[in-house]
Amino acid sequence: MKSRNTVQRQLVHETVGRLADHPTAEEVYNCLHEDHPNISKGTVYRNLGYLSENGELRRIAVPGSADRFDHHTIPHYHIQCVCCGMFCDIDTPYLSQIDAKVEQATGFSCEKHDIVFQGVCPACKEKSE
Amino acid sequence: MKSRNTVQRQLVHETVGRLADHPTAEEVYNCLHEDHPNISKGTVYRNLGYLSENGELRRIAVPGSADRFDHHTIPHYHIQCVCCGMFCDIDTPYLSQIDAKVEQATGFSCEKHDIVFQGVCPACKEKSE
DNA sequence: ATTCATGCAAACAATTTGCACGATC
DNA sequence: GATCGTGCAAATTGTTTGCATGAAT
Repeated sequence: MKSRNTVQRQLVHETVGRLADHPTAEEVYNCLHEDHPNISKGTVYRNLGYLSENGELRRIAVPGSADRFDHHTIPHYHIQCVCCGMFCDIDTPYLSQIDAKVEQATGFSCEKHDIVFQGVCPACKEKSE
Repeated sequence: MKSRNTVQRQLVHETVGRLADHPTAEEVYNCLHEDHPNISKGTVYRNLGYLSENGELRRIAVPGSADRFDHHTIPHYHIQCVCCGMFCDIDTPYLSQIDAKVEQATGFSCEKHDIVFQGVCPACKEKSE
């Protein structure tokens, strides 16, 4: 369990922070590839996985499309526009009590949950009229 | 927008009902393929898609694995065991009020949401001790 | 020196699509 | 008989993996 401090790992971490707005693995790779043309896609995936496992990033599973990564690790929810794909944070309190309710109802243990709401963003609502 | 009442479409619908426990497209195909060896996988996918769009089935996007389909269309949540993959319904009230809160917070319109909790099932908890 | 991580390409899983043929309206 | 759906195979997308080489400890 000795983890190494490689240049690539730092770059991946940094890039998710720099891109700020929940990039996909692909987006991280593309951005990184500009300045560091010989970084490999496998390495980007491996490091995104590693960093998420270790709580340095948060993996967001998006229904119907590629996972996204968030450098903001405090629990919060997201919403995505079903028309244009716009993806953003929601400024709403995290429902920490529902994990406990779920544990009671199921007998599972459950420490966290994620919600990606699907809706129509203001811009797309306007367009459709 | 004229939709046709094909044998295959009915079979797909029926099979999701018969398999009851949230089958994946693959599972629906396998089951269906036994009695109807010349149904195609593309058709299964197309019909699962069609039926979900039209509210006759519910598509459940499962983080990290294939989508599942539920013939039980009343909103409810699901939980999956991160060890063994066991997937089941949760008997907990649906939080219908949070869509409204999200609409307020974001300006999006949002009529529904889905949650797949991730946890450790009782059997796996025991095994790990 | 050891061992863990990288780069590359190939493998993979889930799903979608193009197209000629067949079924339904 | 018009058109929508099917079967099949090939294409796509997102992601993982095997392996020889290279870097960090």
